[in-house]
Amino acid sequence: MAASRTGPNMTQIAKAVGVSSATVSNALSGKGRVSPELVEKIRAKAAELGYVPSSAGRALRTGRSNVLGLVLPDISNPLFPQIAQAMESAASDAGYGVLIADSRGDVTTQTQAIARLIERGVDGLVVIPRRGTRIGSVSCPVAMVDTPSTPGNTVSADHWEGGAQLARHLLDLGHRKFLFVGHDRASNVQNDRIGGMKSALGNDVSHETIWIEPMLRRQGDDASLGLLGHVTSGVTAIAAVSDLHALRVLTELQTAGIKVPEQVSVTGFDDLVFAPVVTPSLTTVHMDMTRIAQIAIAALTKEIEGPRTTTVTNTAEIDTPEIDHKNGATVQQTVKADTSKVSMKLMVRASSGPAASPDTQARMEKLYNGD
Amino acid sequence: MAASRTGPNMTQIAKAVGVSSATVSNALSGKGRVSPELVEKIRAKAAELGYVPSSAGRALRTGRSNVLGLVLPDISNPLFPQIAQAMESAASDAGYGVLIADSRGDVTTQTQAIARLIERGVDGLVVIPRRGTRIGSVSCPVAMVDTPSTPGNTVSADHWEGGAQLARHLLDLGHRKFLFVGHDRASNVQNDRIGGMKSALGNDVSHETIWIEPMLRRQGDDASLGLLGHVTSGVTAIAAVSDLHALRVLTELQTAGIKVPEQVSVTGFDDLVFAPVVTPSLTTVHMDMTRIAQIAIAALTKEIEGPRTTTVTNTAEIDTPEIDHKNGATVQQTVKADTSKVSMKLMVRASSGPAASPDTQARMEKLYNGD
DNA sequence: GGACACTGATTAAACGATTAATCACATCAT
DNA sequence: ATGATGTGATTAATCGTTTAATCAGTGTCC
Repeated sequence: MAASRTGPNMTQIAKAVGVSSATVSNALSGKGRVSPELVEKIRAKAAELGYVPSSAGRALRTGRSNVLGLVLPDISNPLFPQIAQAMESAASDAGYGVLIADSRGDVTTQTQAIARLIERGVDGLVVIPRRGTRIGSVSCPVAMVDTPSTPGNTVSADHWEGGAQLARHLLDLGHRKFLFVGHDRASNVQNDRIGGMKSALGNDVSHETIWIEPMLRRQGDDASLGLLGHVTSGVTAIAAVSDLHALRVLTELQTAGIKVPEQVSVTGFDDLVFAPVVTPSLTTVHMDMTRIAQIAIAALTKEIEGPRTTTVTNTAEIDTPEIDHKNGATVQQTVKADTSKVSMKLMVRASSGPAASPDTQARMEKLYNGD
Repeated sequence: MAASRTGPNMTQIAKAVGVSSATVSNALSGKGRVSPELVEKIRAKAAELGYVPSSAGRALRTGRSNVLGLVLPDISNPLFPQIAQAMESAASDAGYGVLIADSRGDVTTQTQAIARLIERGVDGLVVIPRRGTRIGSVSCPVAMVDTPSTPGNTVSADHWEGGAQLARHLLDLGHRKFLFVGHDRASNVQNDRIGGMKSALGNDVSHETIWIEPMLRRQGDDASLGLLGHVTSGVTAIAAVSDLHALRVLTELQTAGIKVPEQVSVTGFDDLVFAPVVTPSLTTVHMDMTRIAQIAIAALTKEIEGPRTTTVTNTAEIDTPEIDHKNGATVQQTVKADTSKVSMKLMVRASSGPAASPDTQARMEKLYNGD
């Protein structure tokens, strides 16, 4: 009835070599005291028999599964591939597997998903929370990845600073009239990005923000964003809060016959897979997911393997200052302190260019009005 | 040292209620013979103590982890979110968790990834193989998801038929000169899609195929596909093998000032997240991932839970006809037979329209030549 | 009244790896 | 020669769950 009748276990190796199973365990783990020759002999026999250690046996004994849970608000999010890949890679390097769970937007589903992962015996959780969700205390370490402005956050990209970078780039190109395109007013990430952009603008710069989600709700998914109006009224830079929306902007402008970037510059965020392949290729801001994942996983493994209490730990505790006894030196440090914000990288591509001169704009305006 | 000092175990519940741990097990699983009142009492006590069964203990005893592995050729593939979401959902419904592994393109990495999953004790694997890879026999059931033309394939979308649907749609719109845009000659999926499209064309229809990957390799990532030339030579329908490439085509045409769909129709495959939001929204072919995932998972769980031999099973065996003893009737059936091809759904949107008349085309040609 | 069936519970043995405790034995200093 | 020290191995318990085997009762039927 048991499925894994396949491989041999330590006892069988022990019998084959003529030692006790404890010696086999010590030899393979390199922990106890075993003579070098025996270690070699046992290794050889294990390889010969095709021994695969039973993770269940080990987990039962050690109390650790070496598996982390990854909770996502919506797996179908286009950013998810990057996240999952980076997390899987970082976890794998640290010797952990990754169990995924989709919280499908819902907060209750998110709670259920977490519960399921806990039941599966994960050693820790990486949670990319549904906007603004606070995770109740759970029985294992949790790393949250969201925005620096989320309370209890462990690590995230510095969306604000990324926005500022992007805005400075556009300012340098001479743009003085901006249109920001957001999706959803409630998103922390989007507010950070737009906030960062605004923070970099001077007094001589005008800007306006539109939100897509309410427009779609009213007018249907294929609603026009009415960008033509903004362009004719002098906007020369349209900065969307995600590449997906930037793409929408770009194609809507192109269909309307507006040249990008000659007449209007368009930018996005996230450096999604299509950003480099569209024409013109999309200027955007890249998240260093690899780094974020490494930090999140490192925080988690530290908590898991560390000498800390074994009782209930909750999110907040991750950000708590703690003592590092490495090298005998006692150093005050916070997991959050030097790591929580990962800077973003501006990717300048073809969709952003010098602002059209007022002359050109006036001419264009006339052209369109006469059309 | 053990991490999960958290919850109580069956023995503690047993002691609290005053019965043996076996009775607790029976009561909670509903398997043995326990009086209804006792069941109720035990349930209550378990809930009161916040009992969470130890998956490690159970796995060790039963030999099953209730976890499946999902092996992907490249997590960063834009289709991945759909796949992962569907698989996670289907697995979750069947009581399984999903452990992900990225084979990062490489075939050796793929083998390693599979080995790692096996070591983690997965009960089965869903493999979306690196193009044309054959999986060596492994110690657990495997479901392959690729194309029907891949040997050992368990389930997949009917790419061929999807291509045929799309081609018929374009034929109905009057198109007679096609350009197919593929990425990689070696891809089974792409060959099936293009093959399906070609199969639907009559003798009066001309077609040509270009492959992107070699062009990029020679000319860099931002290479132009030279679509303008094809259009001026009379092509009215450009069918790309994926939405990602369709997007490239679409934006390149738009930048060149060619109207879509008035002058040229553009189509893709996969119904990626951006397909509906670009202007014009993209006509494409949708894969029913939910269905595919359900079938793959069902095949796997059947194999895992079924009364079959517990020894080494390999891919091929999944397609082997087997006897189903349900209801006493003996039915010949193959997991593959009635399920392996899931039909695709044509999504007609704005990027495909009636073919420009020969007149229009001639006029356009003159226009461009004179430009 | 004794054989029998049935019910509701318990006992105890796995599953496979880890590890503290112990042991046999050799080496060495006193 | 004897105790101290160290090395390389073994013993046995443990993690928490499942389950075959067993057992103590309670009716039932002839």
